[in-house]
Amino acid sequence: MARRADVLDLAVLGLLHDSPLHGYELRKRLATVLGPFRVLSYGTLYPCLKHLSDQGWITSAANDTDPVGGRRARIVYELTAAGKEHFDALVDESGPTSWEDESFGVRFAFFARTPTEVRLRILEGRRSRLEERLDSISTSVARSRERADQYTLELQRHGLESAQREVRWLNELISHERGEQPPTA
Amino acid sequence: MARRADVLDLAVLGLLHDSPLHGYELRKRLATVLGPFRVLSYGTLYPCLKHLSDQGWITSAANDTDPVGGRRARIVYELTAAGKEHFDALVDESGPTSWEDESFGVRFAFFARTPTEVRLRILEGRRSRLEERLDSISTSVARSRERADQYTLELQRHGLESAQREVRWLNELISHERGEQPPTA
DNA sequence: GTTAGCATGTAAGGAGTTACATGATTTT
DNA sequence: AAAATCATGTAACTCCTTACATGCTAAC
Repeated sequence: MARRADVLDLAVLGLLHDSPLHGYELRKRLATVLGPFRVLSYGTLYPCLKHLSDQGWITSAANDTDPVGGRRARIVYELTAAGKEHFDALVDESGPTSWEDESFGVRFAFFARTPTEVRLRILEGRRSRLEERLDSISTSVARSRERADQYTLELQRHGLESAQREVRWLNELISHERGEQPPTA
Repeated sequence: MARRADVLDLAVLGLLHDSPLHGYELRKRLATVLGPFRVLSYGTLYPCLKHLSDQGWITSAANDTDPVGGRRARIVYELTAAGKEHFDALVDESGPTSWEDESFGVRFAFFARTPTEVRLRILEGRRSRLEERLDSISTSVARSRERADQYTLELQRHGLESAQREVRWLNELISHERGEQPPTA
């Protein structure tokens, strides 16, 4: 229980690892990590920061010594030693949740601070996940050939191609991680 | 209020448009329409069917005349006249929600029953949406060039490329809809 | 004999959104 | 003068998942 969004925790702790930040700026940077799609609302961000504070992973300090221009005083959040430990523990995990759509991007964004074996496990897990998807698309194409119209087929074709492209991308990354420098690197 | 998942309603009504189905089979076919990722749980599907029934858009009938093999009697859902009207009304809409990630695939899956002008509006809306995304990625790349490591840059590069590919795909589809047969069609 | 597939549902809870509340400053 | 950006937060609500409850048949 009390699982919350581990992915979001990871993203926030990871960003604060570089430098202390206030909520508003944090949200903008989260867009880079979570993908420019899923832009987080404050209704998610602030409760999350409160949670991280309660766990002792970050500290919050009202920065009223520097109210720039006359703007509202910002609350700056900073990673604690316990927070760094927790971040390292999260980064070391490579369970099945690491390679799902929602978390893979975040895990990848912090690869620079992830051990090589963990990186490889995540990349390979992601690749298997996509291969399962390729299988299930092929099966469903075969099953529904008569029923499906041109648009449905086109959608499936496009989905298949996108997944295949991502597999090729992962293959290159995996070769690269193993030190087998591919010609395109 | 009472918005519920309009997208899910559309998907279910659209599938029942072809033929009456029972819940279990419906769920499998939804995987084709919603994408093989997001496989719906029964905890979402059955309440949704109940909702559609309450609105008078579908009827449910216990099919105990045909308990195949001795299997549990299936409950077969069928579209009503009101349901067909509601489906047509949903399909005629081309608001900003049509081209978001969660709904675009479903809207596209029913393009065969969508008027040409609506199809074009949705495809063009989707394209603008992706172009906004391309802009926001470029901006964030520019802003974070120094801060970002190789992995973050690689993630952004891959995101950019995927979005560009989808734009090209949309361009082809739009030309095709306009009757300007592209050489690759 | 046990796993997988067929088949329908409910209850509790988690994750996140939207709308609200508030107000200053900078750009158009 | 209006709109956008900066800045923090809460309350209500929605959508969806997980786990539970039940039981039969076919394949391995």
